[in-house]
Amino acid sequence: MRPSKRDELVRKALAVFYRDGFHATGMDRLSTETGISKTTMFKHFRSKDELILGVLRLRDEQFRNWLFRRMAEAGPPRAQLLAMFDALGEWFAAPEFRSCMFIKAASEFPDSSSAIHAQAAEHKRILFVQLEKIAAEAGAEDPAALARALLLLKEGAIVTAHMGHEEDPAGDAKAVAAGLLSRFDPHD
Amino acid sequence: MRPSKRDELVRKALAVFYRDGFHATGMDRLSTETGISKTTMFKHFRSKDELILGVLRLRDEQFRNWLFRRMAEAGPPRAQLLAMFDALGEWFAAPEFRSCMFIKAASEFPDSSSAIHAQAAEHKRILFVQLEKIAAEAGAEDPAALARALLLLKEGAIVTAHMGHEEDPAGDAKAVAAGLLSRFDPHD
DNA sequence: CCGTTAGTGAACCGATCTGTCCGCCTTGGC
DNA sequence: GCCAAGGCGGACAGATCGGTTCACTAACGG
Repeated sequence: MRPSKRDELVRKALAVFYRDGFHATGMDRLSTETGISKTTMFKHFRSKDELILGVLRLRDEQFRNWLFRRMAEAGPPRAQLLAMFDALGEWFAAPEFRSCMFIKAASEFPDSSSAIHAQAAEHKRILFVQLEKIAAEAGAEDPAALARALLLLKEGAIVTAHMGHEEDPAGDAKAVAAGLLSRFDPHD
Repeated sequence: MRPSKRDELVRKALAVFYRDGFHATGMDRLSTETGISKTTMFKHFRSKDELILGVLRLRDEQFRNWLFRRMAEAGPPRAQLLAMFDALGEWFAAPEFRSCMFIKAASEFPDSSSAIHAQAAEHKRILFVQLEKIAAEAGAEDPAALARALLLLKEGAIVTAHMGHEEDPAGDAKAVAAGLLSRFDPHD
């Protein structure tokens, strides 16, 4: 069965890359840790870079599904926007949390002409589009500006949570976000 | 002389690590790019990790000097806080801008028990302390909370600027910051 | 029963990794 | 003039890097 092994590889590689980093993880170790032979890995992906791209595709899908489902559960658009930070807070509290995979990817492949860097940027762009839509539904005067501000807070909370010392970056970000929302419409 | 070569090494290594990343930069290439022999490098630093720590120490000093000087030039405390984002905006516009060295370090050494990760976190902590002080001078009701919020915006702006698509993350962050400041004291 | 397909394990490739060692050269103080 | 110290190039070590090759097995459809 074709899809099973390939998907299993991507899923397991995602976990290892996320935990240890891209450059720090060699294909040999990836093979032993996933239990999938190197031959098979290179049959499904021509190179390590392509495997990384595959991993990022999966992560993009996973993360967006997770985040927007969490937000949707919150009900009305305004509450959805704030719920993003509650979801982030839960993520940060998980023991395996190690920052955002796309920030890590952009850090390790800093040249913006790199396909990996570009794909990480694309993930952020998609998030923006979906956030902007919700901001518009929430009645924001300038949905794009609001979405940009919320994303700034999200990225800031993620790196702050990863770099340690603060207690509740998600809560801090949520407080600032609440201030932004109260501006254009203090009620409901 | 003793200090010259060592300092020169750290200075040049900083540039290469910042441009290409830590794991992606080997000691051999570092030697050829800096023009300093490997023998000398390993005489001054027992290992690559120690060199990286030395580089981070320099970067911490450089960055704080630069940022707080820029802020001090802005005059009163409130203006200083906003001036941080102007300084960031200039940094982002520089062609060699490649995100924050400490975010990159934390990304590449994600284990928080790593000395490198810890040192990166320490930089952020020092920034917080200095920002909190200025926030208090500015008359903030809760200087710590304001400093945390401003730092969220700063980190968010940095990663957003690095990952690309937005036009003016520093300006966006500044607008949000201005909103925060106008809250506890709308004038001056 | 045969051929294809997916997967395995292990050996192998050349390059690069961090780190060491040695012998030579230069410089400055005595 | 001499000698120690600092720096040098370059070879070397053993491990690991990304990636390939080969011979083999297990499962499947005709």
